[in-house]
Order: sequence, then structure tokens, then C-alpha cells
Amino acid sequence: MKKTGRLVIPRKTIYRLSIYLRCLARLKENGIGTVSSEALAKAAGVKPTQLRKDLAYFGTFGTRGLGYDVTELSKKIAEELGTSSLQPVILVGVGNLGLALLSYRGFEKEGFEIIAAFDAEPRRQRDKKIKQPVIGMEQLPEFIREHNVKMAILSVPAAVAQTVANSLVESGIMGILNFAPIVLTVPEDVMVNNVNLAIELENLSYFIQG
Amino acid sequence: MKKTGRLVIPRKTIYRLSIYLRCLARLKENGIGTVSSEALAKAAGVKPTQLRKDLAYFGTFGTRGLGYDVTELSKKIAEELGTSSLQPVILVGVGNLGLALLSYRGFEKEGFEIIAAFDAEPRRQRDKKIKQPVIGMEQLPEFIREHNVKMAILSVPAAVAQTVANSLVESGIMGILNFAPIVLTVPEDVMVNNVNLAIELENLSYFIQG
DNA sequence: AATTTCTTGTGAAATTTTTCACGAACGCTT
DNA sequence: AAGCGTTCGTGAAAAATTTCACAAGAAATT
Ligand SMILES: NC(=O)c1ccc[n+]([C@@H]2O[C@H](COP(=O)([O-])OP(=O)(O)OC[C@H]3O[C@@H](n4cnc5c(N)ncnc54)[C@H](O)[C@@H]3O)[C@@H](O)[C@H]2O)c1
Ligand SMILES: NC(=O)c1ccc[n+]([C@@H]2O[C@H](COP(=O)([O-])OP(=O)(O)OC[C@H]3O[C@@H](n4cnc5c(N)ncnc54)[C@H](O)[C@@H]3O)[C@@H](O)[C@H]2O)c1
Repeated sequence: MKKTGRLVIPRKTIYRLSIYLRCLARLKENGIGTVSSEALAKAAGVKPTQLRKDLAYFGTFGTRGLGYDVTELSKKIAEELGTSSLQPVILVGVGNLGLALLSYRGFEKEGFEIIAAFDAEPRRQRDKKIKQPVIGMEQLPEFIREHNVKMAILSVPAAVAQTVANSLVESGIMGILNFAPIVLTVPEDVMVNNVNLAIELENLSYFIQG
Repeated sequence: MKKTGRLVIPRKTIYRLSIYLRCLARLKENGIGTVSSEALAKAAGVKPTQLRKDLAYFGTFGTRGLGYDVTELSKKIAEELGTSSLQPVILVGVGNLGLALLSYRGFEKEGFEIIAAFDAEPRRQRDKKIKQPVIGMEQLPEFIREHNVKMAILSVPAAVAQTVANSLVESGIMGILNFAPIVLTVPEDVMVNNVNLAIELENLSYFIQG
């Protein structure tokens, strides 16, 4: 699970590193060259000590009395996260949600490219304004192996999500971003991140009423 | 922040309660009346002791030697989460993603209803197959107050997300489900849950390569 | 070049969250 | 109704995460 020869970096830290990276990108856009832990932490919505602790897990990049070089720190975090190179991703389930994701132009900028989409009824999606090919499920295993794809976005109906996930895993997929509102069962070495909007709403609802 | 007169329930527990609720719903559909902490925990992807500890925060619902009554436990969790009644939600930003969310029929079942959508250019969305009205932004404050809406889904471009969030907050919104890839600044008593797909992908990518 | 001012890096402390271990309670069987 | 097997509830222990406090390093200033 760990990355460098050093320490195991906590899960939550990894998540925050992604946030820092995006805040740094914004600073760079605004022509800002140097940033203190206080300023960056504020932009990211965390405490300065937490930011510094997070960075300390994999190196020391700051200059005392001055702060961090925006470009350099970006580079170091991207390196640590392994986002330096573009990653191929596939999407399975070209319905309402899948189409929205396919037409989103924001992933490339962040290091990911949805290179193809798959659906049980690929023909239906012909007329849409998306650039990716929509391919039938029977070609899924071959495609994954040929293009050495390791990550998939799963946006099929809940009823078939486990079945589809099984065939993704069988074909070599190691990470699944799952939108179906069910808990997927996968081998230990396969990672699933769930996006469950109903749960997010429920969570909001609890804390604003409490 | 706390709910009953009892204890402060951890954030993560609240999140897991939502998951348990969905697993229980599935069990009920399958005609299962009783479930052990072991079985339910497995379905939810957690350890049995964690499930029991989570429930212990707000009561004792099980029968020793037997397990939990599926219907009763569902009811208790829903009650604790405050999901017993249907909650009105609005959506702002009827673009690719917003449209997909509006046409999703899965929220009602989970206790939420998107009662209206707002967009800077409401006319453009006329022809779509959604049942909710798409309204101009100028009517937003009045609508929120009149319908006493407390939660909003924000799916506008990142560049305007903070501005729109400000006016949501000003109008009385207390919880925002934010899809724009920026960190929103809001008053302390307003809660924001972020859904950032690029970060989820980055996270997956880190852990499958590490 | 000495001093002041600022900000990092980090061991230790505090807090939060998870896991463990086991007594207690209940149903079922005999 | 006694005994057996199961499974819950929970205080205590362990692990993970966050926060604190401050020494140390670097730039800016005098
Ligand atoms: N649309 C949303 O806003 C939204 C929100 C939250 C969660 N979700 C979840 O995301 C998933 C997709 O939602 P949606 O609204 O896009 O649904 P949808 O019905 O519009 O699309 C599902 C797509 O999956 C395809 N499909 C069906 N079975 C398949 C199979 N076995 N293999 C490959 N493809 C198959 C269908 O042809 C269809 O194109 C669902 O699980 C849903 O619960 C959607
Ligand atoms: N589409 C996706 O799959 C996807 C994925 C991840 C993140 N996001 C994020 O979600 C947000 C929406 O994405 P999208 O693809 O739907 O974008 P989009 O451009 O298709 O839609 C944005 C909508 O917001 C409206 N809008 C613009 N300014 C507004 C304002 N000031 N007030 C009200 N409405 C306004 C536009 O008219 C448009 O209808 C973006 O922040 C994007 O980064 C989208």
C-alpha cells in the first residue's frame, strides 16, 4: 500500500494532497509563486499544521520564513500521487449519468482520460455529441487487456452492477469508481471508491438539522 | 452538532448508518426478517464490532442470540438520521451533470425530492424530459424562502460556484452538495459536502499503483 | 553582520476512531 | 426448567489521526 520507501501515508492525507494540488493550480493561474502553509491551508479548508504534517510524510519542500514554491510543491505532490502522466480510464454504462461524465472536459486537465465507453446497448448512444466510442460489452475484456486499462467508472443500474464489476475485475481492472448505490464485493487487491449521492444528501440533512 | 440528548455521534458513523439503511432495505426486499450483526456488517463492508458500536451510540435494538429485526432497525436508523420524512432539495446549474441528476428517479425512494432547478439560462432546458421546472436565477431567493428549502445541489461551472453558493446561503440554504471542483467558503453553520470525481480517480490511481 | 521577523518541520500530547474481549441475555432444545 | 449455543452490548485497549508547542532555519531589516 505504501508508495515510497519511506512511510505509509494515511488514506486521508492522500485525499487532502489531491485538494492541495488543485488549490496550488489555482494559485499558479493567478500568478502567485510562493505560498505559506497558512494561506494554502486556508484555501484547502484545513489547519496549517495538518497541511505541514501531510507534506512531512513524504518530504520537506518549504523554505522557513518564506513558505512553499507553488510550482515546485505542485510537482512534488503530483509525483507522489503518481498523477504526473495521463491515465486511461474506461466507463461502463452510458445512461443519463454516464453521458454527462463522458461529455465532461474536466478530467484531462487533471490527468485522466476516458478512452472508451461500454454499454449493453451501444447503438442507442450513436447520435450524442461525445468523442469517445461506445462499444458493446462483449468487447470489454479484450479492450481492457489490450489497452492495459486499470481503472473503470461504473455507472450501470444497481441491479447489474455486481455482475459488471465481476467481469471488470476478471479482465484486470484494479480500481472502480462506483456510482451504483450498492456495496460491491471485490477481491482484496481491487479498490472501490463509491459515490453515493443519496447518502451525501442524507448526511447533509442530518448535520443541518441536528 | 449532536442529535439526541445522548452522545455526539461521530461523522463516520452517520455515514455508515446510511449504508446500513440501504443494506437493510435490500434485505427486506428479499423477505429477510432478522439479521445478525455479522451478516449485516458483511453486506455493508464493515466489521461486526463496528456495526454494533455504531448502533450503540443511539440505542440498543438487537436481541441477543438472535440478531436485529430488519424492519425495526430500519425504522430506528431512519429516525435517527431524520430521513423519515421527504426532504425538498433544489438544484442549481442545469448543464450536462445537472440534467442527469434531475432525470434520476432514485432520490425519492431515499427520502429526497428535487422540487425545482435553477439556471442562468433557464430557457435552454425547455425541451428536456424532466419533470421539474427550470427557473431563472432571479427567482432563487424567493423560492427558497417560500418553500423553506434547506438543501441545494450545486452543479454550476467552478468559476461561478462561489458566487452562486453565496446567494444560496444568503437565501437560507444550510447544506450544499457541491460538484464544482473548488473549495467553497461558507459560514460555519452551513455544511458543504463535496463530490469531486477527479479526486476520487486520483485516489484510486494512487492506491492501485502503490 | 547582527537582529528581527517569519514560517517551516517535528516529536509529543491530545483526540478520535477502531478493534478486542468477554459478560450478559435470549431463544431453542431436551 | 435447565442447559446449550448464539449473538448482542460495552468497557477497555489499541490504533490512527489531529493538534500542539516550539526549536530551527531562512529571509528581510537595520
Ligand atoms: N443519473 C443520476 O443522476 C444518478 C445519481 C445517483 C446515482 N446514479 C446511479 O448511477 C447508475 C446509472 O444511473 P443512470 O441514471 O445513468 O441510469 P440509466 O438507466 O440512464 O443508464 C444505465 C445504462 O447502463 C446500461 N446497462 C444496463 N445494463 C448493463 C449491463 N449489464 N452492462 C452494461 N451496460 C448496461 C444501460 O443500457 C444504460 O445505458 C445507477 O446505478 C444509478 O443508481 C445515477
Ligand atoms: N459533467 C460532469 O460529468 C462533471 C464531472 C465532474 C465535475 N463536474 C462539475 O460539475 C459542474 C457542472 O458541470 P457540467 O458539465 O454540467 O457543466 P455545464 O457547463 O454543462 O453546465 C453548467 C450549467 O450552469 C449554468 N450556469 C452558468 N453560470 C451560472 C450561474 N451564474 N448561475 C446559475 N447557473 C449558471 C449554465 O447555464 C449551465 O447550464 C462543473 O463545476 C463541473 O466542473 C461535472
